[in-house]
Amino acid sequence: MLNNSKPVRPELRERVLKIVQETGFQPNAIARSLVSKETRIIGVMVPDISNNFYSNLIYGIDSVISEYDYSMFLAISDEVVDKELKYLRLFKEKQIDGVIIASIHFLEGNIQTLQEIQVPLVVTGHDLPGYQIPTVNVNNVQASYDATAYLISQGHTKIACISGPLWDPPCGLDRMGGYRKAMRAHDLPIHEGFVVEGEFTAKSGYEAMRRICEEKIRPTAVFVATDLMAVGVLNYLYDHGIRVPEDISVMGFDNLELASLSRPMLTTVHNDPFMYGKAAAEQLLRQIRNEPVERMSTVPHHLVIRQTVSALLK
Amino acid sequence: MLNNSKPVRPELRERVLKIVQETGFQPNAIARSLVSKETRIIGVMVPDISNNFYSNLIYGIDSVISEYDYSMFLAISDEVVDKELKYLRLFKEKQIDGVIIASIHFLEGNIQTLQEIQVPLVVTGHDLPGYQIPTVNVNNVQASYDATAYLISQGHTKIACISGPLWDPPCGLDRMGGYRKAMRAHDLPIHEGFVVEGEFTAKSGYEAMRRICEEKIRPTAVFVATDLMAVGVLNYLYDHGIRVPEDISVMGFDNLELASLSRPMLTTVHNDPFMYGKAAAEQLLRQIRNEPVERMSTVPHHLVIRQTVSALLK
DNA sequence: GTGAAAGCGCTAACAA
DNA sequence: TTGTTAGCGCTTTCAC
Repeated sequence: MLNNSKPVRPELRERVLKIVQETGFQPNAIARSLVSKETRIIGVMVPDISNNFYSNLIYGIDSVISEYDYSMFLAISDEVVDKELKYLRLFKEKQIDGVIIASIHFLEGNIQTLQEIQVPLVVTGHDLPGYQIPTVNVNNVQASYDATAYLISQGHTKIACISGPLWDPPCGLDRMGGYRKAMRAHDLPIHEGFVVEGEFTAKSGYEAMRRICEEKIRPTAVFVATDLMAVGVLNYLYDHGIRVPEDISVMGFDNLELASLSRPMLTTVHNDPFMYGKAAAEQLLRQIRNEPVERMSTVPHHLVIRQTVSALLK
Repeated sequence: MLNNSKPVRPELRERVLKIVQETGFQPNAIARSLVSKETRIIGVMVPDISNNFYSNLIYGIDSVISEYDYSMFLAISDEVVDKELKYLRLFKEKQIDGVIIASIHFLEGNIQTLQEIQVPLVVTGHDLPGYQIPTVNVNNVQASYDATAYLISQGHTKIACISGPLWDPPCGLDRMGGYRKAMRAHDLPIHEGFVVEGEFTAKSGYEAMRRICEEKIRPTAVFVATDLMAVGVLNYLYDHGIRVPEDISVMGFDNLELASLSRPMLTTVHNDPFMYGKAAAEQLLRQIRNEPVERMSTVPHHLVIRQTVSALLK
C-alpha cells in the first residue's frame, strides 16, 4: 500500500500514514532488494580519484543516474590489477544493477571476467575491439592526429611527443599512434629521442621534458598526451627559462580545468570527462532497461586554441 | 561452512568447494546483510566532487575503509539542501553501516536530521559546537591567524582577505575570523574594501581580486581562503601585469596539488584532505566497533612557504 | 559433524 | 478492498 500498488480506502491510508509518522518507520531497502532483485545502485570503478579527469567522469555519471533514482557505489582500483578483480567480484556480490569501468588493465584475465560478469556493463576510456562490451570513448588516434596536424599547420616540423603509459592503450598507444600517423602523413621524420613514454602525473611530464631537452637538437613543439603531464612540461620550461610559446609550443590533451588555469593558458584537445560520464551512464541505463545500445559510442573532440602554441615563422 | 563457522570433515569440504567452482556460485551480499544487519558499506556525502579537495578527501576515506573490507557509497549533494536531506534518508534506507559528511549546510533541519539518524556518523570540515556529533577538522581560525601573522612578520601591513562563502562557516567565517584576529592582535587597521567574500571557484577569486584592485589604495599582500581562489587571484594579477611576489604577495589555503603546479608556486597553508579523510574514516570505524571516539579531532596544519610571498623592504 | 528449520523485512500472489 | 501467506538467499540455532 505504501508503494501505491493497490487502491486503498482513504480512511485506512490516513491511519497507516499516521503510524508511519509516529513510529518513524523507514523502509529497509535491503529487504526490498532481496525480493525485487534490483538495488538501484550502479558500481563505478576508477583508477585514481585524485585525478580531476576521473572525478569529473564520476560527476557526469552521477548527474544522470541520480535523475533516475540510482545511486553510486564507488571503487578505487589504484591501477592495481588485483583490486580491479576484487571489485568486479564485489559488484557482483552486492547485486549491483550495472557497472561502469573507467580504465582497466587490458589483460586477458580482466577482459574475461568482464565478459562473464552477468551485469549490464559499460567501459569508458578503452576501445575493446572484438569484444561484445559496450564502450564510450573519444577517437584517441584521430584526436591526436588532429592535434599534431595543427602543430604542423603552424609550421612546426621538429615535434616531440610525450605519450601516456603503454599499459593504458588509449592514452599510450593510441595517442602516440595518432602523433606518428600525422607525422608520417606529412612526410615528417620522427626523431626517436623525441618520443617518450610518460605516466599519469605532472611530475612525469616534467621528467619527460627534461629528457627531451637533453637531446642534441631541440623540438619547436611538443604534443603531450595528457594535460596533467602538459602542466609538468610547462613548469619544466618555466623553471629553465625556456619561453612558451616563443621558444617552444606545447599542445595538451584533455582540457582539464587546469588547462585554463595555467599561465600561459594551455592549448589542448577538448575531451570532456563529464560528457563521457553522462554518455556512459546513459548507455548503461539503456542496457538495464533492455533497450538497444551502441557497441562503441564515440564522443566528439575538438581543439581548444589558447596560448601555448605559436606559428613558426621561417 | 563456507564462512568457516564450523569445523567440517575434509572430504565434505572438498566436495562442496568443487561444486562451488563448477556452478560458479557467488554469495549474495544482500541476503547476507538482511540477516547479519551489516552491509559493510560506508556512505560518503560531498558537495562537489570535481573539486580536488573533496576528491582527495574521498581518496583518504577509501584508503582506510578498503583496508577493513568496507566499501563506499558516494552521494554528491551539489551544495543543494534538498539533496543533502534526500541522501541522508537514502543512507538510512540502504542500511549503510556509517556515514561521513563533508560539508553540509549549517541549518537547523539538517543538524537535527544528523542527530536523529541512528547511524555512526562523522562530519568533516565543520565544527559542530554544542552537538554530540564527532567532527574532524583543522582549526581554521588558528590556521588563518598563522597565515596572516606570517604575512605581517614579513613586513606587510596593508593586507587584503578573500574569504570563502559565508554559508560555509569553516571557510567563510572562521578563515576570515582568523585574519581579523591577527590584524587586531598586531594593531593593524582593516580597510573594509580589502575584505571580500568569495565562492569556491578560481573564477570567484579572479573577480574578488579585481574588486580589491579597484580600491583607491592597493594592498601589498592578500590572504585567500582557498587555493582554488588563490589561483584565480594569481591569474588576475598575471593577466594585468602585476608581478607576484614583487608587487603583491599571495597566501593561499589548502595546499592543493594545484598550489605546487602554479608558477610562481603558491605559498599556502597545508590542509591535507587526504589526511582528513583518513582521520574521519578511522573515527567512524571506531564508532562502528563501539570504541571510544573523540568528539572533535583537530588535524594539524602548517605553512608551506613557496614563492608567492616576499618580505616587504621599507 | 551434519542436516533441517526458523526467520531477517520486504513484495507479490492469493483468499476472503 | 483487505488480510494472509509464501518465499527472496542467507545465517543461526537446534536437534540428530
